This record gives sequence, structure tokens and C-alpha cells, in this order.
Amino acid sequence: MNASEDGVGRSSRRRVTSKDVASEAGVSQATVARVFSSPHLAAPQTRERVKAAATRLGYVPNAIARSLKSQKTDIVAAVVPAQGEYWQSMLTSFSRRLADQGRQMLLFSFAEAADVDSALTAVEQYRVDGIVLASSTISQQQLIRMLRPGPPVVAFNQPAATGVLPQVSVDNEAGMSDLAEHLAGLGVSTVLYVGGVASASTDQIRYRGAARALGGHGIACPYLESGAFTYDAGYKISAQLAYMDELPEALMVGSDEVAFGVIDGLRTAGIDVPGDVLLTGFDGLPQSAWAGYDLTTLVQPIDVLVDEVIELLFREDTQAPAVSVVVPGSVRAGRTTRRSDG
Amino acid sequence: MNASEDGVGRSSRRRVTSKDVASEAGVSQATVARVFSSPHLAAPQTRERVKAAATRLGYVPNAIARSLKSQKTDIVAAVVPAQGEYWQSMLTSFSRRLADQGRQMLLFSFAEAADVDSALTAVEQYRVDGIVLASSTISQQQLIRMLRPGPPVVAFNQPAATGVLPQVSVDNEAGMSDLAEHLAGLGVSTVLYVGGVASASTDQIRYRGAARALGGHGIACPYLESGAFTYDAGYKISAQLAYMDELPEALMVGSDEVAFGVIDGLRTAGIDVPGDVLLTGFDGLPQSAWAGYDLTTLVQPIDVLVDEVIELLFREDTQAPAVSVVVPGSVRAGRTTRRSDG
DNA sequence: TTGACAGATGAATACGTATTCATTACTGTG
DNA sequence: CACAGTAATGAATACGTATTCATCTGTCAA
Repeated sequence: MNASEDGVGRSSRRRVTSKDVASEAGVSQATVARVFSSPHLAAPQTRERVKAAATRLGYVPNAIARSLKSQKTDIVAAVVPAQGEYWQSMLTSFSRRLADQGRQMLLFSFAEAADVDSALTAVEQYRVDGIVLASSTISQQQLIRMLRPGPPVVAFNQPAATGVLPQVSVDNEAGMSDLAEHLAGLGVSTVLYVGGVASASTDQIRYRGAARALGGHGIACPYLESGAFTYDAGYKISAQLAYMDELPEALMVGSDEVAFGVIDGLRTAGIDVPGDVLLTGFDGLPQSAWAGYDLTTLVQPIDVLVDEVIELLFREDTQAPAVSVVVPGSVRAGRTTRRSDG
Repeated sequence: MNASEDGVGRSSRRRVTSKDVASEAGVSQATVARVFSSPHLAAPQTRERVKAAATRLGYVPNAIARSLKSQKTDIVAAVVPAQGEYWQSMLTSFSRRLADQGRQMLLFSFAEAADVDSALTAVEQYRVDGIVLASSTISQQQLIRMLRPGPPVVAFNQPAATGVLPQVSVDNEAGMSDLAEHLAGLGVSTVLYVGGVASASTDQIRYRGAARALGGHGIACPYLESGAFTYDAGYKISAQLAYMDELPEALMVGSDEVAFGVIDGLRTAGIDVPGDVLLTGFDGLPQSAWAGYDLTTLVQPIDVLVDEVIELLFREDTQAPAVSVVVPGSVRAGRTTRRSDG
């Protein structure tokens, strides 16, 4: 009648350990460990007996203890900004990929750049098998901090890390260049680039790609900073665009999320996209393919990027300290660069 | 000259342990442990000496070993569907909240319902401090499985778990009811409900809220299933709507993400929202406030929900096995229920 | 028959920390 | 001065597993 007598109560009396299973099955703890970690070392008959005992007792191996002994956690840490559509879709792909490999993902998200340090401090405590740093706002100093002895670290889409940490990113410059060529091919002659944060390395490199390619066609490409890689930043900056004396023929926006804001802002102001101005994005977010936007953008092959990161983390060769892997993206032409008028 | 002699090499020779710090500082390992876990038990002078030695050696406490000894990981596991805007925003809020408390989040995402079992198996191995189950597609059987002894478990927005597991969710029925009242207040007399997955408990409850409220006004409310809680499902189902002999005055869609698809689909077919048909969503996703949609929807107070989950996980009182916390949402009236014509 | 050898298992130990217990030094009160 | 009480510390142990080493059994070839 007493609740504490109830074996199926919410909090069990004590977790079942391999030792418990051992006595139940009449073998040693070592044998139980073998059955679960290297079954081929146990006799088939013993294996069955141990497994039966384990099931009977509800035994579940303790990954913490295993990690302590084997010096492997099967956990990869990801340090990622809390907000941003792009990071979320990257996380989705990453965690799925890891799950396929029997690894788990320990998430360290941060809202402010100032929180990165505390996140990094926490990461170090858990002896994870690898660390992925994803954010355009991690400082050079913070990157260098990760060079201390510890698990392998790879930077994700963070060109600024090149030469300091192994790094994987899409080819930002070539990607934006391709988009520019696409516009040039449409006969566009005036372009304005709408960036996110001018100090972010990705923003700089993408802009360079646009400016160079357009320059090759004799087209100027002024830079306008929206202030953040967010929808709101794009929406707000569109007010400035709406009040310009003369709109350029095309806007190249530094990221899809900002582009959504720009498009909505312009449309709210009565300026049609692509009717009054063409527009390109960057990233290839799922929403960019939604019919409401149908954005011409550079699609990042996120799955490929993620695979490269994982390979870099777990390659045997621990030499070559700061490899940089650059993966090409692909232009997806949408309605936002389709001229309705002939 | 030899790379292995390099102290700052990528892979260190050996991690520094509390024992190393102990000999460096001329104290016992126990004292080092005290300095880092309960500083008040060490003399200020000793504390300084130990910390200095630790810094000199680059010592970082090993959370794995700590967890093994203290039976606490400071980690909360989240079992979450890999896709879906709603889950992503919930994850964002959740991980931020945990970080504030010095806890980390171990992510188990799954693409197919079939993957849930393997995720649960993995979760059990890590002795996390708590588990959050978030998904409308986890089966009753899988829920029951979580009743076995182990860390506390809380279901998130999963009314089907009521009575089985502690559960936190928005008031789905009242929320959809409020939206229905909103429509009724606008004088709407014909409504169609567009659901996601008819077998999902949230879908059923939301529909019930709509049907009851509308019924109170003598308004019928047929149910139409889109097949999934995704943009694509909404987009596709809109074709059926576009070919109806007569459109209802309003569409009540079971989730924002589906609503986006429906809106885009209708607009593509030349049917204006709200010009030709009013529309409501549910969830209050960030995008629902974007100017392109400006959806009338029920905003879920995600931060509040998350706080409730955490409180439920870590409350002292381990009695009351299956509390169900229901939090009210709030209607945000957007453009999609604003009549342009008088 | 004997020795070599592989297969299966148990005893013991290590992983790095937190905590209990005992010991020591020191403070204040009678 | 004696005694109680507190603060600070070290020695030892436990957390639950994986792995090394030694032991034992049985098989096969000489």
C-alpha cells in the first residue's frame, strides 16, 4: 500500500547497474560489460542469459560511466546563435546526421555575442568528441581560445576563422558572383547591395563577390547596411529604399531572411517585386521557395556542408591544423528576378 | 622540433586533472575539488593558490566525472521532430532558458515517427536530469515506455499524454474557440476548418474548440484534412479550395505553417486573402507577424510554456504523477481577418 | 600423452571527481 | 588552563563501466 513499495513508482529506488545484472545472471560484472560493448567476446549462451537478466531487471547501460572510462562521449557540441532561420535549418540537418551515426548533439545556443564566452566555458567541461562553432559574430579572440588542447573544433560558415581553425563554408564570393552574373544576364544596369552587418566576414565576402562580378560588366554596386541578418532589419531598411529618388533595377540582398523583410517592406510601400525592382537573396532557406516569395537565391547545400564538418571533426589525420573547405552553392532562379514586362 | 613536443599542439598529451592541480598547488585532490565545487569550504588563501595553479596548467573540471559522482548531469534532453517551424522556435526558447540556469540541452531530433524509439533508447543511456517529449506523433505506447524508473519526463504540447505523463500545453480548445468568436464577431456565417493530421490530438482538440464556439452561433464548421502540419500540405490543399463552387467566408487553419501554404496557394490561384476569404492560423510563429502574411492567429506564449515545463521537471514534489498544465494563448488580430470592403 | 593454443571468464584496476570521515589547528568561554 | 566547538584539510572511498591480466577449460597436432 505504501507508495515507496511500488516498484513502478515515478522515482525508482536505485538505478540498475551492470553489477546487479551480473549477480542476476550468475556471471561477473566484466562479462556483462562485454555482452553490451563487445558481444563477440562473450559466448552466445552467456550472451543470452545476460541479456535476459538485463531485460528482467530493466538494465540500461550508463553512458556517463562509459564515457568516463572510454574517454569518448559520442556527443558533439554545437555553439549556435539562438535566432536566425539559417542556423535553425543547419541545426536540423546536423542533428539528423549525427543521429544516423549514433551520436548526439549537445546544444549551446546564445542570444548575445557576450554569451558566447559562457557557452564556450560550458562546452569545455563536457568532454565532447567534437565542437562546431557556428556564428558570424564569434570574435577572433574567442576562436583562438578554442586552440587550447581539447576536442577537435570546426568552424561553420565563418570565413573569418580561416587559418585559425578548420572551417567549412559555402563559396560565398562565387555564389554572390553567380547571382550577379544572373542579373547581368538579364540586362540589369543599376544594382544596390543590401548587406546585413558590415563587420561580418560573410557579409564582406558576399559583397565582394557581387561588386567584382558586376564591375566586370561595368556596373557599380553601392553597399547599404541593414544592421542585422533579420527580417526586421530588412523591413526597416526598405523604408529608405522606398523614399529613394530612383530605385535601382535590382537589389542584391545579403541573406534570404533580410530579403523577406525587404520584399514585404517594399510591397507594403506599394513597390512591387519583381515588377518595380528585381531582387536576389542568399542562403536558400526553405521559405525562399514558398510561393509568396519565390526568391531568386543562392541555395546552400546544407547537407553537404554538414557532412564536411563531420568528416573534418572525425578524420584520423590530426595534422593540417587549419584546413578550409569551401563548397559551391547553386543559383535557384525564382520569380523575384523574372521580368513581367517584356 | 618534434611536433609531439609542442605543448600547444592540436591534441594535447593528456588532459589536466584535479590531481595535477593538487600537486602543482601543494594541496590534496580533495581540496582542489572543493575549490571548484564548494569554494566556501576552502580557505580564501588556499582558494587563490589553487585557482592560480589551475590557470597555470589550464585545468578544466571534467563534467563527465562530476556527473558520475554527483548523479547529476545538468543536462536536459529534448526529443523533438526534426522539422516544423513551431518546434524550432520552441527549441530556441528552451535552450536559452536552460542556458540561463547553467544547464545544457541534449538534442534528439527525429525525422520519422519510427525513429522515435531509437531516440528514446539513446536518451535512456545518458542519465540526464530531465526529458522533454515534444511531438504530436509520439504514440501512446512510447509515452508509457517513459514511465519506467529514470529521470522526470514532461510532455510538451501533447494533450494525448494527459493522465499518462505530466504535460504542458497551450489551451488549444479555448484558443481556437477565441479565434472562432473573433470571426463570429465579424459577422461571418460560413466557415471551413482546415486541419493538419486528423489523428493528432492537438488537431482534434483545436477543431473541437472551433466547432463548439461556432455551433453556439449556429454556424456549421466542416473539417478538411490537409495531411500534415507543413507549408506544402497547406499549399496543396488550397487547390481543392480554389475549385470549390462557393468559398466559405472564412477559413480556420489548424496551424500557422499550414496557413502560410494555404494563403500562398489561394493567392497563386487568384483568390485574395482577406479580400475573397478571411483566414486564421494557430501558433503565433514569428513569420505570422511578417507583413506578407500578417496573420490573425493564436499566439502561444512559448516562454511561459517552457518555464512551466522546466518547473515541472525540477519541482521537488515528485508526487502527483500526471499533472497537466494548460496555459492560455492570446488572439492577435492581423490583416487576414480585416475586411477591406465595408 | 603432452604441449600449444584459442575461447571464455573472473578479479582487479583505472577513468576524474565529490564526499565522508578523521585529524589538526585554532578560537573563545568557563 | 582546560574544554568545547569550528574551520580547514588530507586520506580514503564510491560513482558504473571498460579493459588488462591471469586463470581455466577444452581442442588439436605431434
